[in-house]
Amino acid sequence: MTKKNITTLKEIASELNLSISTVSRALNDHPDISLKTKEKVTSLAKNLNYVPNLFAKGFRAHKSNIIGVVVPDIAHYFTSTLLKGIMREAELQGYKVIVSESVNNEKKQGEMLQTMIQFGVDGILLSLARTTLKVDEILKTLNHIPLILFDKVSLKVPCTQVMIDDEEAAFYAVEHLIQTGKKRIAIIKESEDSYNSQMRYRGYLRALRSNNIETDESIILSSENISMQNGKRLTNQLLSMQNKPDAIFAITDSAAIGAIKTLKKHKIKIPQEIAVVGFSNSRSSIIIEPKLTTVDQPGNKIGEVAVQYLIQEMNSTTQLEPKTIIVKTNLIVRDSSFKII
Amino acid sequence: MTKKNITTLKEIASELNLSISTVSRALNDHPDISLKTKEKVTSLAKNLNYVPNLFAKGFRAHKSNIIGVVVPDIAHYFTSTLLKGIMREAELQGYKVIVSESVNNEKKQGEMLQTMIQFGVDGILLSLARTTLKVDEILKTLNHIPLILFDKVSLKVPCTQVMIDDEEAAFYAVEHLIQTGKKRIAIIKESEDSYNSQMRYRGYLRALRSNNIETDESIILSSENISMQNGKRLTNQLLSMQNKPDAIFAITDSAAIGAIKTLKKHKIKIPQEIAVVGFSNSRSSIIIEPKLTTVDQPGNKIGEVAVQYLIQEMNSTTQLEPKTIIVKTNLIVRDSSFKII
DNA sequence: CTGAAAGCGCTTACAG
DNA sequence: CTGAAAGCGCTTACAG
Repeated sequence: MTKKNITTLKEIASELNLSISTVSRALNDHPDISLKTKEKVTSLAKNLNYVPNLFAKGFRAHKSNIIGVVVPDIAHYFTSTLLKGIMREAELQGYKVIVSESVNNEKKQGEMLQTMIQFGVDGILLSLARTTLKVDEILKTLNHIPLILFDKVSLKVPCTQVMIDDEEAAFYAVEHLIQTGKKRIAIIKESEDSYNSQMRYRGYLRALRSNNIETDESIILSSENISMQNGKRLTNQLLSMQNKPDAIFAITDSAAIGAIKTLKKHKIKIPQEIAVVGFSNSRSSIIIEPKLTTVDQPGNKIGEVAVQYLIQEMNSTTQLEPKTIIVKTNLIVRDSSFKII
Repeated sequence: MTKKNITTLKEIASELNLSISTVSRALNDHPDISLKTKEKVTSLAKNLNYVPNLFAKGFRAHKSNIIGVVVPDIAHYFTSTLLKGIMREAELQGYKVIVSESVNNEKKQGEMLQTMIQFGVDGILLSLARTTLKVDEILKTLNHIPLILFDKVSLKVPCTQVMIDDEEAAFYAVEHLIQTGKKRIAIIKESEDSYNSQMRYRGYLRALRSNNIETDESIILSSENISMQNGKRLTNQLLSMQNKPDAIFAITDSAAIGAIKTLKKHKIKIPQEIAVVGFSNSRSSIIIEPKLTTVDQPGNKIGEVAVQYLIQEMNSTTQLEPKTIIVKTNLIVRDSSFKII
């Protein structure tokens, strides 16, 4: 079943014995056209359920009114908040959104960018796959159409980037632990070369340094993907140590929740013996008990802002200077760490 | 910054002193074209980074290779599994996916369908907004292009529908509770006229009936949206009764988790005193302790199958008979109910 | 105030 | 084996 019954300008024109040009102008409320004609045309258009073929329109104007979005993994709560923000803002501005998943695969990510161009999107919003090492495909895309990096970004790509200040957010999270009396703070981070993980680690280090706490390599743990599973595994590792930590900062909520589950299993009091702080403010962070202290990253906002800057670049006639836009985060203190009074 | 540096057939043609037609045919490996020409063309195309403009291609063929998807709320774990399945299958078949959110608003949903048509999608996958009462906009869309309902469906729309058997899934969930010795089973359902909720309620009733358990109106509770909040509220209501239930079947995981939290607060033993069963197998169902017994609905599968049937309809020259496709669910027994040995 | 014509990038029946 | 021409649905400079 192909598309059918779709009214075109041609039909309206022949029905009314007018030219296609006139019908087009009438529908677009062009000043040249007489009121009478306009009325005739619009009323018939309504009757025939005419909707302009944006496809044809865009084809002529070299514009699709479609924004392409590439994310590593859609089935991630935080990703869906990003998409929500993107879609809402895009809609406000009259754009549709094509979504693709790179499934955290660099090669796939390149292909996605390629097809986005083929599909004629007007601009691309990209959140990098975890494994992105080579960026030439991205640079090539950047030559063709506006592209903005959001959330998972990289300094290797000279384009506008919308993100949170991971370093600062992590700094405050760890600072919070220190202020509640914790002195031996473990971190669970990513072993791979992810920008976000690196920055969070840097924030951790800075917080320790600025409070004159020595870093201890033995409680700086990494895993390739920071899942609940690995959170559990690494926490078990921490608990097997002589000199246990009195707090754990996990750079994802999943790992933090894994940590909490393991601590509970070992009947360790949270936060008295060991406090836990996560990152993301996922849905699950209020399901786990004790509820998780975590960094809230406003996904909606990031998505929204990314769309705004992208459209700005799309509308600009000149190449704009790349900008770095930081969206504010917020530490939400819950029961897995002490409150400061 | 508009699109630029995009190579077209025209450029390749003039560079090679060939006609556009020949270049087009060479690139499409048409048998008429000599090997020599083909080689010349493809190698230059590669050098110039030529990618076909699918937009123009589709425009000519009245085909966009885009599937439109409308969902009530993207920031829902289950929804994102649906989308994952849809995107994966669509990609395999060479389609892109445009996603829109109706934010559970009937009017918005109508508008989304409208713009989907304007954007020239080849087919639409629709999961209904909770409040969908009038379906004329949908019927109108159905006149124009293939449309399939998935997940949140309605019998009022005469089209192919892909879903789980809510009635049966609920039946087995309640049956499971009965088999573990529970006799007074409360249900937390939706008050609004949602197809899914109705069916799950029906399964609940059938399970009781087939086990000769009388229904008791006082433990059949409804709320407009079945959130964790409302799960808590309604569970408190149950606990205030003289004759408390010995199990709660909540038609969403959120409500079930709210129930568990409330029961724990009141130090009620789960599942000994009151067992809980949810619906969806959300991420959170394994975060909460005790882990939640719940119905697993394979979102990926539903999305995948929906795409397959949609493409089938898109490719068919005749109007196909509407089908109803049931995707199997699976009760996952965890710690919030007894295991049967 | 209205129309004929060109053109967006591509494919394909028709000629040669 | 290759090319000229038409056409997909629309807009818009150019005529009248």
